[in-house]
Amino acid sequence: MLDFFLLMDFEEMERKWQKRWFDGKIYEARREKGKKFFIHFAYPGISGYLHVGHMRGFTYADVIARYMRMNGYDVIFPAGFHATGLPAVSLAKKVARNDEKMLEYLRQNGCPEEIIPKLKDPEEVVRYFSRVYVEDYWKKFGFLIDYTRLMNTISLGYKKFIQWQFRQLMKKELLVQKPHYAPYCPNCGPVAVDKSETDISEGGDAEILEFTLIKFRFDGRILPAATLRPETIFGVTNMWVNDSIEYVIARVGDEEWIVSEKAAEKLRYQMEDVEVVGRIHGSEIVGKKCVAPIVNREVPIFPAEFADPDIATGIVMSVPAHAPYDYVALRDIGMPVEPIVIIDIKGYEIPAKEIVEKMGIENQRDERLEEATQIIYKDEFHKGVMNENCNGYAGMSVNEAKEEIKERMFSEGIAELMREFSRRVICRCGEEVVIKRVPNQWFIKYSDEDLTRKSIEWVNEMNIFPREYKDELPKILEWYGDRACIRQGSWLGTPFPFDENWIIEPISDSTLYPAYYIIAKYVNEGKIDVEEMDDDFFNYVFLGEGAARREIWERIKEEFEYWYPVDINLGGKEHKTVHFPVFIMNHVAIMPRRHYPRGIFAHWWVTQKAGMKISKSKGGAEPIPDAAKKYGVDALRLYYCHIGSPFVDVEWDDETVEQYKKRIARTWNLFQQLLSLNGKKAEIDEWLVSAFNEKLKVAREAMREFDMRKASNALFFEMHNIFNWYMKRGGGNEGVVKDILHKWVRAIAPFTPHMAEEMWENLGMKEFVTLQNYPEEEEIDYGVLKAESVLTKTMDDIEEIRKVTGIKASNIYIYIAPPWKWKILEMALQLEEEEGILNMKNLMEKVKEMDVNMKEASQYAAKLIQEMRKEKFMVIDERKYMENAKEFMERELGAKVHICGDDCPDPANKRRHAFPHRPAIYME
RNA sequence: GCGAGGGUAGCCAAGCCAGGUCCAAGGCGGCAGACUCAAGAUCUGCUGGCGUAGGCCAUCGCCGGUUCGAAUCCGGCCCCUCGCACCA
Repeated sequence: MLDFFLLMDFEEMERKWQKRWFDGKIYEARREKGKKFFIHFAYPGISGYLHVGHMRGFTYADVIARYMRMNGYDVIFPAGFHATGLPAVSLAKKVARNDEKMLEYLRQNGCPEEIIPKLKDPEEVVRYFSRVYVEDYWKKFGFLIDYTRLMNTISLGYKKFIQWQFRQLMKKELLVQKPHYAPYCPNCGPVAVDKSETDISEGGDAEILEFTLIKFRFDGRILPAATLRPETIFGVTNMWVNDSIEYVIARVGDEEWIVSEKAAEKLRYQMEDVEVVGRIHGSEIVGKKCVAPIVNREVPIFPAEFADPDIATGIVMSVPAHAPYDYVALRDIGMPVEPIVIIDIKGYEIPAKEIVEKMGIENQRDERLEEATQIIYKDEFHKGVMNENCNGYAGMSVNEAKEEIKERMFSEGIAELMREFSRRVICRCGEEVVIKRVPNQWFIKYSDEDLTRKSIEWVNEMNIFPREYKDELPKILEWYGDRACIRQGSWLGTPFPFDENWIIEPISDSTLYPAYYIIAKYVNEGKIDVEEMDDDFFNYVFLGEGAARREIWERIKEEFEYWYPVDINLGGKEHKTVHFPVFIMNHVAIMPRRHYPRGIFAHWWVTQKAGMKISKSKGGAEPIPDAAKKYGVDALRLYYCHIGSPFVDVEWDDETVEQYKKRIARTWNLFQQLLSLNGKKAEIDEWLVSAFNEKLKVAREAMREFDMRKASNALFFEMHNIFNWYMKRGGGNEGVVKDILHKWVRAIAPFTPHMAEEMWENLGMKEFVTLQNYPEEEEIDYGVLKAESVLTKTMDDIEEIRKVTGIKASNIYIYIAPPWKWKILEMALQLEEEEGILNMKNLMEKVKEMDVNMKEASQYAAKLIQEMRKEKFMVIDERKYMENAKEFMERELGAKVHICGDDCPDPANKRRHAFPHRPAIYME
């Protein structure tokens, strides 16, 4: 075991300091300094236990909050819980039906047996996990979150707030109604189709495709051919109907359509007025003819097995020149018609034919047809041009023609739109999910031009990390369309104020919420009655409209004015295209300009290999409190800060985290070692002071952009080397070291606060280091830093020579550059600084005035000018510095060292090579 | 498709925006040594090639360009990853 773990029980240390911080309530946001900083993270959804990956972002927020607190800001760092929507409900449902996996999961994560039955109730789920997040995660990690402001999105006060927000949106005409097409289970109602498959048992990755149903005329009825490529109507040669199934005749408006039975079902959900009036077998249709619109061509109807009754209408038009399926199916029945080519594209004559032959596809059951279709579709869409067979569209690119033809067909009534999943989606109840038309769906009008423009302009004023995201955001805001903001079903959330049967969906109820943290404190403390929080209240507090009905309103408003706007909203990269844009837009839409958010910080994830989720086999899957126990909180905090840029995904790896645990131990040991020094003043002290301040400067500059990686690297890793070198050089000045430790401990406090507090106490300090001012760097003597680096470089060179030659030297001569070389350097530096130009001409003009060997001097000057382009030169007393370090060098090199001007022997004629910052060396 | 990010030595990973101090930080792994009965941990040194004087050569996905000078800037190409809306 490491000394550290024998001497220090870090778990005990964490508990000790956390208790003191929390007892001292130092986390509470107070208005004292006149300068404020508002940071929060995108609150987590209540979806169960979190894993070590989630702690990355939370840790960043705490480090930044602590850093800003030490830099003279009143910091408000609130947090809450996103309880709205499905996750909590879904968890409760699983518990209710005694889902084995769920029970197992709860037990493994340490859920007490007596709690489990209670979790059948979604509200209990919210209550329980809120507590877990606070007690087992945030407090365990020492986060100085303002715990007096905790809130969740299903509390009464919050709901009032959201209703106010929606009335504001309505007032500003940003709520609009229009038809919407959404996933729907005939048994369970609206469901969410997403990859986590909360509501569904299959098909979470399904996309909604938009098929164009082109109406072919057939015996006074309609054969609606479903296609994703309406532009290929010009190349239609025949129809495909499955002759082994029965179709239905459906009355649609005043038309009669022939579609598969299933299609009729689906269409009923998407269109008004659809009714099955008869049946017709596929074999009764096959062999007849129908008429294609647009081209007004009569085409035969052939049988095809791939005409799947489960996909769209079950009726397919055939474009054999451009659709591999069609080509192969025709070939299977002996090519009764010839393909018509309608798209010109480089590298192909008849695209479908060629790819099918190239891939050696044998018949219409070949699975590779899907791949062939993809290839042709992509190529044609991007590179294809409509040819002379396309009346009126010739010369147009395929992607343009597609849109125009589609629009024309819809407007002329010869086509309809049908939405269909790209794959089967099955509800938890076992029923197949369909797409249902919601005729009067409410949307938030994010497409609003004025709102979009103002939001984009505002982004320009914001501090956004990473920088790349700042450039990306305007494009996202531009792209962001209207969002369906309410839905029906059994989920948690706020009733829509204009129709209380609907619930506001989870993205839309989490946009202005940082503002509510200000109010949450007063609600939590019972200082305001939720009932009195009506529109007048919110208008007064947030918008400054109207008057306060009670004195407490004034206090709340005052506080809101002090803390708002948000300085940093921190969240994972998953928020880049959804949450952050609406966070900005809702503030712009509703709040006065001075309350628009000032900054966003988007961090990337902790993953397993290749972006996989954290898994048991690869580590990181243990409950967070177990990980905290295993590695120590400060080690984990340092790990998150230092493992990589915040803007790349990092792979969790037990062994790597273990290294950070060791790093904490080493840092602690080093501190103890430094603390025990009781030496006297020495030459190297000056170097230590400058080297320390230089790294401190690096850290402070990095933190200006919240670059925690760079800062922690300087403070923990580079600083470690500096202290080690100082001691190796014989340094041990108690006064200087103590002074520096006072600064260093403060500097590392935001990152590893528990260890820092312990160190601070060891230094004999009484107050919390957490509440101290962050140290500022003092003057840095670059000459000393340079001199020391010349020394180490010289020693490296000696080592190198020794290695190459194999000489075991007993005498080492170090020749410092002679005074005239330093004089010329001084002149060169002066020219550079005063005239901004340094070249042979102006330098030699000055050199001429000197009494030196002109040939030697000009050679030297030429080389000097060259070298000065690469390295920073300065005039320093190298000889004196080396003399002072002579004993050290002798000890290290195990040989007698002679520091020479022109006063020692020079048998190998090395002295002439001596250069500033690069003494000549001779060994014997 | 739309949008974004990335390819650096045996592996992980900094550096790139602000070109020179990059023969590329740090870590892991490997080798050697110290300590130890031993193992582990810890500490020290080495870890692209060549080299009997601090040097030379090679390397930052590939090709080209700009520059006195390119991992870094510009252009083209190849490959990988991620997000894309009712999911938080």
